[in-house]
Amino acid sequence: MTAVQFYSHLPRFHVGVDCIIFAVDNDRLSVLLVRRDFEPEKGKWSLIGGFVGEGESVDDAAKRVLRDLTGLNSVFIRQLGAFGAVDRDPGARVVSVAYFALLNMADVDHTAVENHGAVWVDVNRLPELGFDHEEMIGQALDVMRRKILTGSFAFNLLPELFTLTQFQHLVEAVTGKQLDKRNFRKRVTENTEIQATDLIDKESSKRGARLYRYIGS
Amino acid sequence: MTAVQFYSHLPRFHVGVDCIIFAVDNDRLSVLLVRRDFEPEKGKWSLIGGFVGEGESVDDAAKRVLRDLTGLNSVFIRQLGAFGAVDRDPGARVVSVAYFALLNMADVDHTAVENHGAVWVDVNRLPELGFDHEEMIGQALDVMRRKILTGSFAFNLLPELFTLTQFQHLVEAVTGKQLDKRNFRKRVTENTEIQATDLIDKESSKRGARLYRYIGS
DNA sequence: GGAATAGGTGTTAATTTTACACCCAAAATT
DNA sequence: AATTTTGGGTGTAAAATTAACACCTATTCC
Repeated sequence: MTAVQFYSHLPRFHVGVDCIIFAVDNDRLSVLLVRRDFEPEKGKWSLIGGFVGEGESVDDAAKRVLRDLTGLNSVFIRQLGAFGAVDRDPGARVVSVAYFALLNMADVDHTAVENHGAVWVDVNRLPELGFDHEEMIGQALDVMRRKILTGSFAFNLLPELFTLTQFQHLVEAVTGKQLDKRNFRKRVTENTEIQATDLIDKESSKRGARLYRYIGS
Repeated sequence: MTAVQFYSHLPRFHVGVDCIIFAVDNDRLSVLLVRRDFEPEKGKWSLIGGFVGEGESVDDAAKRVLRDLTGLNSVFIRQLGAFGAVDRDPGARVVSVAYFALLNMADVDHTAVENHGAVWVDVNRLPELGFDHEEMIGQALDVMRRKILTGSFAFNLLPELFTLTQFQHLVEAVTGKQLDKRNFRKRVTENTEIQATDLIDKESSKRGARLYRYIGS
């Protein structure tokens, strides 16, 4: 009794993946978008997507799409959920699984990104998007806003060594709320997973700012 | 240019839905399971599932499965995520989207449930499960534990009119933690979405307990 | 040497959360 | 009719967390 006969009468669908790729650009949270120069939704902006291959898990498909685009292999990636409206893709019936990925701008292969015609767009200045991609980004932002301060999301977006001001600006960019500097720094320095180094960053200010490192998981 | 040609070369997959159906049974959180008497995974316990139909959204497929099983039309249902490992179903490649549903035991059509061979199982006494269903239930329970007290999940599981003890026992069953009665009641009575009625439940105790109603969304 | 720039630092009040023990109303039992 | 049994109901104080708030510092650039 072969496997296929249990299900062979059932319909089949294309299964896609869409990646909401975040990075921080000049203290602003940006997402990677492409202008589509092919159908469907030609001319509109969209997330970076792809399709699940025959012998490939859905998670692996998302990782592959991400690697092809950024040249990066081990980035933080997390599933957002499945999007399965019948007419969500005007080209055909496609069930898509959305993922969001967090990466450090310094690691990005900008040539690969450009070759794909992708651009970084500030999340507060999103253009009109095709498909249900606005909904996807909205959901991803909700997750980010809830967890950027309490979880460890932020450290995937920050460089290996970061200043507390960089960190605070990131949290402010994501949540859209101003934080008190002293309360923020108190909180951070009480967190044993964030470690002061003896290095000083001289880029950001004349005085120089201490660099910190995240040592958690 | 018809739609199908954009994608026609791509592989297609069966798309399933699996429902983690919760209800409260004797102050315990239970989930509805079936013993599979057909392949694949015959003999093992599993969640209630189904397949997405040709012209049907994934969400609608989950609602249909739920309705067929319980006889209920408008229950609380929420997507948990997509499960897309290549070999998650030994019968064939199936990408499945898991949903969890919360319902009030009083509304359930027990005959329909029995006809499907489904049984209510205490979440703390789960049998061995087929596929990746243990993982699905685990994730659903995580969500429940995080939100049962702060969100409005609980009121989908409780009857229209409930006593504070019922509510407290539900929260305790879900989180596995004992709560202080006075602190719990203080919190509840400060919540303007929970309204005391002038009705008294005489079932639960000799003295009788005041019944409350949730008036939020 | 002075201005400009971002970095760094503590204390107090307000709010929220936790810990904790006894009496009450009705029904059932003797 | 008195007593027991059962879950229902109530308040206060300590502890912990969060929020508000302003000034000096080290370096560079002019």
